[in-house]
Amino acid sequence: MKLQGLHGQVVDGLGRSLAGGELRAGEVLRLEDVQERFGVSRTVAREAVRVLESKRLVSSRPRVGVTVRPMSAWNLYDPQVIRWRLTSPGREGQLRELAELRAAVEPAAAALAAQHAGPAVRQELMDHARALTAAARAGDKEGFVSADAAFHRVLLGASGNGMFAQLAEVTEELLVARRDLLLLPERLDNPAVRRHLDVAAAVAEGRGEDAARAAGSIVAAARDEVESILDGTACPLAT
Amino acid sequence: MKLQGLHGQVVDGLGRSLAGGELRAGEVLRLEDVQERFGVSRTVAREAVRVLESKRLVSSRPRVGVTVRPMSAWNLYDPQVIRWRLTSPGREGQLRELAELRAAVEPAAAALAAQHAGPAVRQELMDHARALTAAARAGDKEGFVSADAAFHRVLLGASGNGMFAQLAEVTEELLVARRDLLLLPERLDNPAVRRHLDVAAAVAEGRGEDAARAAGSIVAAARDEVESILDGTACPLAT
DNA sequence: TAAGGTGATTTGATAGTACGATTCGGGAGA
DNA sequence: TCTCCCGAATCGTACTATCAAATCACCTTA
Repeated sequence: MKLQGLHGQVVDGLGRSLAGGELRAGEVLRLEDVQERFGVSRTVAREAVRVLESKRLVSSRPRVGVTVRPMSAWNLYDPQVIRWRLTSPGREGQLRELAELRAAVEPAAAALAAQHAGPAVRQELMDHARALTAAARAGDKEGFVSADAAFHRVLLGASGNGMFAQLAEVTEELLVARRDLLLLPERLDNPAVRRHLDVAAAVAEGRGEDAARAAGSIVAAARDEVESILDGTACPLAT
Repeated sequence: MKLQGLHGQVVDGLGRSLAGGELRAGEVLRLEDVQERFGVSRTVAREAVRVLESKRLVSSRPRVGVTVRPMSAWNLYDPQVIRWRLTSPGREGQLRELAELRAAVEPAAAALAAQHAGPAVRQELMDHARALTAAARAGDKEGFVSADAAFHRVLLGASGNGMFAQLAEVTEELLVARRDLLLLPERLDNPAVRRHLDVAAAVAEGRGEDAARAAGSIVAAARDEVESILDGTACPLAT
């Protein structure tokens, strides 16, 4: 990610410290501290604080300084915040939450897609599903991940719900995190993969209920996989 | 909502213009335009643009100015963005999307709450459900809405998922919007209300599946109600 | 001891200036 | 006539200096 401008670097640096717990809730820091820590002018420090304030990570008040807000107040859906949490000690919790969110949303998105998707989108969905299964059979990890990401991006976008569609970005980060975490199983070809074809077919034929059910089994499996890894129970994708 | 600072007013003013479609995607405006439009200094205008940029509503580049990004790029989960969309011509679309999101998430939250909720929370949930049904029977609209909001806030918070919990804020706005939209039906006492007791009971007894099912029927009804109103089909809460 | 005021500290806001990057247009060469 | 390169205009970027406003802590006073 290309950090634009000097203030972007300050935002990123502070954001990481916040997400990493280095700066805990309730702590206050003066604008001057920010200036010194990053070697920037007051203007840049102020802009950085403004941005962090808009993400609800901090609140700035005269005479008291910049106080860190509790994590429950943060804009947890902000992609940048998600990224910070994903590269911090709280990484596991963020992964679990994302997996749960995805498990909740994607079945609904699939059902909506079955209602609203146009012919081109239905075709595209089917193509991605086929590419996915082909990559799985061939053991092509790179192609697998990209086809998986593309499939879910199209599916979420086809829901006609902008908020659903926007989850594609974080879903992709979940997928790459999963890849990095377990280096992908040797056997890519598992039941969950074939479900993608079921989803594509159900969407193509307008069967919303079936699309939701098939999508549900995919994301539930992914969620359970993430949870089992985080619990150290190992044996991902066993079922 | 208390707009803090001069720059906050500029952010809000620009945000409304953007959400309202007054400034369309691709349009560019110079920093100087912002200064003149709101009668503020360069610094304030810059801070406002920075905040809008962090919400992904605009992107600022040298030599070209501040360009409006397409709505699909915006941080649609930012509470402020939601509020702007909720007070703009696109209001109906935002309401529909929120209702769909809620319908997807709350069953999952209920299931998680059944697993994780402590005794105090289970009691609190039951209390709110009882207050809700009492208010419904008494025809107390104010008490009804506040009990409803409190119930869903506790439920989402009890899921142990911070991202779910954060949807409580927007859910409440959905509830008040619904109230304003149809002035609440005369008969508050309907099947969906009684389901709240089912949810509370299922959570209290750790029956995740049942909790999800009961919560699902509540939010599905609410979603269909919103959709029927927006389609002009009238007759809300009929079923 | 309690209430009120006053001062010091920190953010809020503005003005002015220098710098850098990017785009547009003109001119030279093929 | 077309292409490529270079310069200039333009706009955002960044810094400094300065004043205003708000708030908390301390001190005075009843």
